[in-house]
Amino acid sequence: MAQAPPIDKRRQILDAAIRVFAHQGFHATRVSDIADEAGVAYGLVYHYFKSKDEVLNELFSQRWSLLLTAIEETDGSSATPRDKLAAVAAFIVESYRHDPELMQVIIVEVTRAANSFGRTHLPEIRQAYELIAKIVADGQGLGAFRDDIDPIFASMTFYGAIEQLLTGWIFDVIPSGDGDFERAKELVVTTVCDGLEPR
Amino acid sequence: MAQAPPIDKRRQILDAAIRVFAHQGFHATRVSDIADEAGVAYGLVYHYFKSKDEVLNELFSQRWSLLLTAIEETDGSSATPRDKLAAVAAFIVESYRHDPELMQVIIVEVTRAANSFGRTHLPEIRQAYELIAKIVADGQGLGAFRDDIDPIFASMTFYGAIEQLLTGWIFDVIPSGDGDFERAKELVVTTVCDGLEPR
DNA sequence: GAACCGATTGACTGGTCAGTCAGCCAGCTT
DNA sequence: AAGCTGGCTGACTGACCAGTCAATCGGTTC
Repeated sequence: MAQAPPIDKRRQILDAAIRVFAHQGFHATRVSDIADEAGVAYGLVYHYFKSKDEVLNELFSQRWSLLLTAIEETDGSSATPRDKLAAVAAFIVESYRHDPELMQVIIVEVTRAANSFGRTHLPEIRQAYELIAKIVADGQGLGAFRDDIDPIFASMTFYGAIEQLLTGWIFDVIPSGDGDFERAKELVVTTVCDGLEPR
Repeated sequence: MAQAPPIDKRRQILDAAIRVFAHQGFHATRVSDIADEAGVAYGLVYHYFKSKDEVLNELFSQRWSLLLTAIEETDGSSATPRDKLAAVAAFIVESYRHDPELMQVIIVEVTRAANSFGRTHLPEIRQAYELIAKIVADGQGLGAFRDDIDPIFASMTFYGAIEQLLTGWIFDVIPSGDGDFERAKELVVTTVCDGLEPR
């Protein structure tokens, strides 16, 4: 009775949605596209999800909470402030390297779409900014960063720099070879941190 | 006969579109919203523009070409590389301060929407990245910036940082008092440039 | 084997809007 | 005053698509 079905159709639909959203964008994909891609009947999407929006909601929330947890854990570690920022940058870049389509959907359709869809998720997105700001603030307290910079402003520039790099990869504006990912991590930390540190 | 009409309806429509797009977002605004806001008949929008898209196109292209020109002129000046970047940051921030609604539309609906609408304008957007990259590359040639950083990567982080600050203002994530604009300009240049410069 | 139940199907509906078009009217020309 | 021109009007249409729902299927229980 409570036996799990051989194939998790719900998961199947989510995975199909990632692919379709990544290729066509959220607005341009019809629910039937998701169903077709998942090899599933149209109505089944509505059996598992309340609406098309809820599919994207789920994709975002699952992944974003991983990010928030990762930042919190990093912050709780005993690393230097600079290394903490490096860890955050690395986590985001690795997320993209590991699953570019999902990250593309999250960034393009939610994070960078605060006007339409992302508005619902502003609180969660803002939480990330604030966690990063906390790392900066602590770093200032330790004298590792200059204290004449508002932590939330520093956080925004830091996050914005990373997101722009991902966006560049997504839209093929900058090269995305394997070495490029490593260099990108260094770059963000190097530029932003060296600028943040007292001279 | 060729006498200019007392009120430029075309301009009136564009201005109304800025307001409506800024408040509701491009997708959520109906063409009738634009017409109503402009105090003009529905059909007149189609007298002056081929489509709803073309209204946004026009808003973007007009403004973006100003930005490209500004960057080019700055690059042609005799300022130091650092001051050139500062001038670019200042121009963008001032554009926002001067006309926040228009900049909001351009950033939210085009620049940050490379998936849907922005895709058409990727070449123009990329041009900005490349012009900034040129400033960085020249700076490296002069020994003003480290040369172990790919100019296009540096350009992306620089631009991304600025855009993220504007986004923060747009969505009220960070304070936008008068002093905040000035501090933001400094911040971007300070962090990014101090990180770029050789130690 | 009959009753039951959740998973699955896909045709259909209702509402929304971008874009069209047939015609109106103010002002100008002759 | 008759005719013309082009800015201007807004009701209408055609396409599209999210979401509904009645029906079917396959497996389990008694």
